[in-house]
Amino acid sequence: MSSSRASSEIATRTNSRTVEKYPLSRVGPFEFRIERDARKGMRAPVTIYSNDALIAKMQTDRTIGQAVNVTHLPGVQKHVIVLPDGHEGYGFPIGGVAATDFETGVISPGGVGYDINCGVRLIRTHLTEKEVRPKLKELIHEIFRSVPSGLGNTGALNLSSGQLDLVLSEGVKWAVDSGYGVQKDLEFCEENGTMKHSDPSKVSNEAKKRGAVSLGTLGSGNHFLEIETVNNIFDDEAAKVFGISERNQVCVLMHTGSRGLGHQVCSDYLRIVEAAAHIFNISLPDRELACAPAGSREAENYRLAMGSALNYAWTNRQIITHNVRRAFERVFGSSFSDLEMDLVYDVAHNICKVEEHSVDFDNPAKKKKVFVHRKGATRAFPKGNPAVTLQYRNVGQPVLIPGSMGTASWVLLGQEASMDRSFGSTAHGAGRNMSRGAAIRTYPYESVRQDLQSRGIILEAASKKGVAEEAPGAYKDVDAVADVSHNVGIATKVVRLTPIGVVKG
DNA sequence: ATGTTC
Repeated sequence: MSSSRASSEIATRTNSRTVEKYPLSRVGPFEFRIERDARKGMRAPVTIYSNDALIAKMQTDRTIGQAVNVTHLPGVQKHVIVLPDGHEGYGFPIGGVAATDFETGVISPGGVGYDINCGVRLIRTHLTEKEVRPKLKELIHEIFRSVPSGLGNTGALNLSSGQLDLVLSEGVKWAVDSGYGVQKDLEFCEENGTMKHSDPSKVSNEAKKRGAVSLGTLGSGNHFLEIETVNNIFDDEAAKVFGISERNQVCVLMHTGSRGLGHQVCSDYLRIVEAAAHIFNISLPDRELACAPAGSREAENYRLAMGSALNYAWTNRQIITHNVRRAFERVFGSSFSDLEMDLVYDVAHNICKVEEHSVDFDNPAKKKKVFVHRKGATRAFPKGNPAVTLQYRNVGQPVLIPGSMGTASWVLLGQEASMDRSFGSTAHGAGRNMSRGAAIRTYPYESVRQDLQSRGIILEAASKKGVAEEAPGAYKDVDAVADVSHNVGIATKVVRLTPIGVVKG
């Protein structure tokens, strides 16, 4: 295989307004690298998995510059990774992975982001598109009514502080014990829906206040709930294990996170970590990378509060699942178990976890404990991994990649290559290619609605502005993102889904 | 992403 090392200088803006140039090499058909330059403070190289079109887009903003900045973190391991959907974020790029040493590294709230455990859940049904079409409008309306959506929404549940603390420590287990689901739902969530390393007492009262009234709500921005049909199956065996057996089978896909609670946890701990920065004496090129050393009180408290926000987000998706199942029951007149509305999987996209990984390019067998920061990245563990639920252990972990509103979404399959090449991770979505403001100017609400309608997609939305901001044209091509993951071999194609109904915040 | 500017 020819892996030309043709080097090109790319310009990337940094926070300091100077234009930095990074020597970018192509090291494979879908792999690029910026070698470590210790004189500039880099402690590791950057690896970018991308095709030519997607990396060209990354070069027009701060994505790659931010990834280079992340290589300055103390204890950063092996390489900082940018996935094909990479774009600018707070300090760290979104669509990125960074692993830091468990003992000598740092933990950074910006490496997880504001929407802690923003993630995706896929539910299957035994219904086909033909059966759902006649009732689609009613179904979408029924879901829209029973799952509050939009900015600042409340009203699904109103928790006492005791109940909220149980949500924050037990996650989905609390929901199932409280009647919002069935026992086997737990088996199809990452971490079984409960991050044990959590402590509600490390979550501020302000965050709890926001969380108590928002559980079971969808939110806004790129969060959505869609009725999908199976458009194509690429891996019959894996699809079958995931409960997907035929084209036009109907599924439900939801994309939401920890709402105002997670946002507040991130804000609180960014402030705490920044205020303590002088104590840690860590020099970084961007204050948004604010971090605390492993084992410090600040890092430990953040991890425990983040764990609570993870539990909140998983529970949020469980409560929404309960209400979606109820909506289906009302519309189709049979129980959700008769409709076979089983959870396919629930996976986090914004998370920091302790995992064991190979950290040496030359010695893949040697592993050590690291803090894996996945920010806009999906875990993609292969078959045989003990973290993969028993039901899927012989095939591998389902990877859920939502597209933008009205476009395809993907189910991929975690592969062994991800462990060596991307700390067991792959891409998480389409990624914006246009600012919200530009999207509003380019795609008025009415044109987006009509475009969806002409393609047979029913839409109900809390906000017209939100629909314009999330217009399909404002996003990158999710099929290209899935292609890169597949071709690199870190997670391979199983099922392509296309929407027939959309509920938007 | 977000009680969309503490």
